[in-house]
Amino acid sequence: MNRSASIKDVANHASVAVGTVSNVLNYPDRVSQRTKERVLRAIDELGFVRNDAARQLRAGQSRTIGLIVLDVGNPFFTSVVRAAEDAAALLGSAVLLGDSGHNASRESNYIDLFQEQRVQGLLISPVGDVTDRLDLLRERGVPTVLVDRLADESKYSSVSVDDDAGGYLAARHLLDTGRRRLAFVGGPTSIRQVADRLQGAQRAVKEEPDATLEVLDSDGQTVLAGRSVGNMLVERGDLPDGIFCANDLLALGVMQSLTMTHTLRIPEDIALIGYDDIDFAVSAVVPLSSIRQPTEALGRTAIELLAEEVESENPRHRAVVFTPELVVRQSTGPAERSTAG
Amino acid sequence: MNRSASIKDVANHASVAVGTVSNVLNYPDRVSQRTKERVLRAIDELGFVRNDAARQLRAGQSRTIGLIVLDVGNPFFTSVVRAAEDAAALLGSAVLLGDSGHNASRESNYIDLFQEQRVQGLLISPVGDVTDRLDLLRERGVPTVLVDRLADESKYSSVSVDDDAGGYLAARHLLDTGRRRLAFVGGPTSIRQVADRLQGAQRAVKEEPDATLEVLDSDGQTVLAGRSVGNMLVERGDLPDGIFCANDLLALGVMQSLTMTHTLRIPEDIALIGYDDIDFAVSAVVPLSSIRQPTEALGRTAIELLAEEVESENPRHRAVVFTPELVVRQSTGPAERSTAG
DNA sequence: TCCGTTGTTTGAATCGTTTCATTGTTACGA
DNA sequence: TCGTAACAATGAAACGATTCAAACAACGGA
Repeated sequence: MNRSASIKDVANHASVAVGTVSNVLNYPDRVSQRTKERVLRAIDELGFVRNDAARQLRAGQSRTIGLIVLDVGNPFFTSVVRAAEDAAALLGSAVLLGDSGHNASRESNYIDLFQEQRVQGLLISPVGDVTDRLDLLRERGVPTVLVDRLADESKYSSVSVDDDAGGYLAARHLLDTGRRRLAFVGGPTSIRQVADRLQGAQRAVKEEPDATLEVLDSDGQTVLAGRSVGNMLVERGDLPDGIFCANDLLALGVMQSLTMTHTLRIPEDIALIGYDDIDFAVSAVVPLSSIRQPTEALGRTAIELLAEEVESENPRHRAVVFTPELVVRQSTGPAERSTAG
Repeated sequence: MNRSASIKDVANHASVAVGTVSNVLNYPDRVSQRTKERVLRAIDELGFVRNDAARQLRAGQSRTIGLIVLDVGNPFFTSVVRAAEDAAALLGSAVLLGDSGHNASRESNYIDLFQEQRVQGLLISPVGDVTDRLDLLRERGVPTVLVDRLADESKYSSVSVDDDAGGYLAARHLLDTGRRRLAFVGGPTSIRQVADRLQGAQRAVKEEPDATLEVLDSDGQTVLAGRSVGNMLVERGDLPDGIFCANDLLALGVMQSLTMTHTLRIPEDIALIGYDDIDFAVSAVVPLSSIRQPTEALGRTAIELLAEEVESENPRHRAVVFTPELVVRQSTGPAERSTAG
């Protein structure tokens, strides 16, 4: 019982031709009831399982889609992956997941692997500048959709989120709840996402003549980085009344350092808003307001765009940009009357 | 340029036989320098990429391993996955990842898919009682290793972590730092992991005649559940001096509610220890002591056990049980002298 | 009885690799 | 010059499923 049963074995066991077995599997209507039953019984008795390699070889293409993300541990991508898997399942395709871990060579390995597997197409959240690799793929006829990155529409389709709009939303919300002396806490603005969010925030602040926005650089995008920014603020004294952090982890860190003083209150003295709406946001000491990215829509749309590219011959690419959503929680509740008034 | 180049195209283009091209790819030493160069140039010019389906078909087996986890969003599994991928890469295999999401039918779908793909073997963290499915796989010759579940050694290999030992470690640490009135906070003890951790804790407490252990049930395993347990404790007053939570999220919730009172201090008044050592543990308001599970070792060993099963004919299964590790941070620092003495 | 139609079943050809027995080539010693 | 290694290159067969033209069967109408 070493080699598993093939369609030929089934055919012999049921005393029919191999073509008939294939028809039972793929076009049951073409086969008479009697033989169908016989074949199905044989399949059952032999424990036959289709050999996907043989199917693919014949078909010339697999029923899988490659998806390469920057970090499976990141809830943002986890959510995108799940949505993509569900959407692909509806089309009868499975998703092969690769985690590049921000590493260009791992990314390259996965591209090779997926190409050898003859995936229908590729969804990728690229590490760096892989345009050369991707151009090659395009020549070879492997449709590609960029995820979480805006692409040159003449070359690729893409799905991304409007970070400028997200930044605007966050700052506008702080302004709308009466704050005027705002601060932006973000990692290095060399990160595109951070720069865009800041730009959006600045746009909102310009709308209010009496509002200001101070930019505070953080050393990374972690809770600890946020905490040291918060500590710095507490020590120096001159505090903003609204803080927008480029990511929830930073915001949680800032929250920790501010509340640890036991004299500052959130949101009465300082309002705080983050970005990403991670699971922890809701269970922070003070539930954190945040900007939620439509991850499900991203994943689903990426698959849909890919399906379009697979089907049509003439490649009309589309760059779909989603708008993030404001999630209001306690950390940006109304300011203290005495202070605000 | 629709169909991609095959080995035959390469052979024609380089004016050699197909077998020679194959040798260039698989046994470069068998081919003379001259022809090798010619073939490689042809490969490059045509943009030839091996067709994995054809390779597999010929080989009868794929170079992939199926891995089905309960939840890719869970850091525990994320880490196991990463370790498994790295270990598999060393053996020249790739890992196909499936996320069952605690859903038996998704799990079943993945088992089907992987079987069709003729994976070398399967690593699975089963949803429920899938022994029937797995027995079938075993009959079909698909080696299987259970992950994070102790298996009947006569049937399967498995890798798991000794939760009883983990519970003992945690409680023993609280006792060693002078605490005597302990509490265990855990989800329903119907979860095996929770029950085992509790049992280990009880074992440790029995070693100290003057120590007690109170069991507090929580409504789930989340930060919010932990917070309500904490609130309950604060309200009722009669407080333990050491708390062991069955998971870090619970512990963080308890920590929030205790510190919010602004009268209780961690660790001086109450020591707190969690389980899992998630990333957030280190960046909690008071860095959280925890029990770390050797996730990397789990993933790596699972692959190694699978490799053993793949290679040897006679299936001698092994159940490898790892011992978790105590990670001491500030939340279980020394108790207040006045209180402890 | 024969023909045409409809519905089933057949089996060879095909997909792209790898394998391996065979053939071809070269060089060297006898 | 011949024989024989040693080395290179060849190309048919095999893997297992799908496809499709062709063969076959059954039946009703002429």
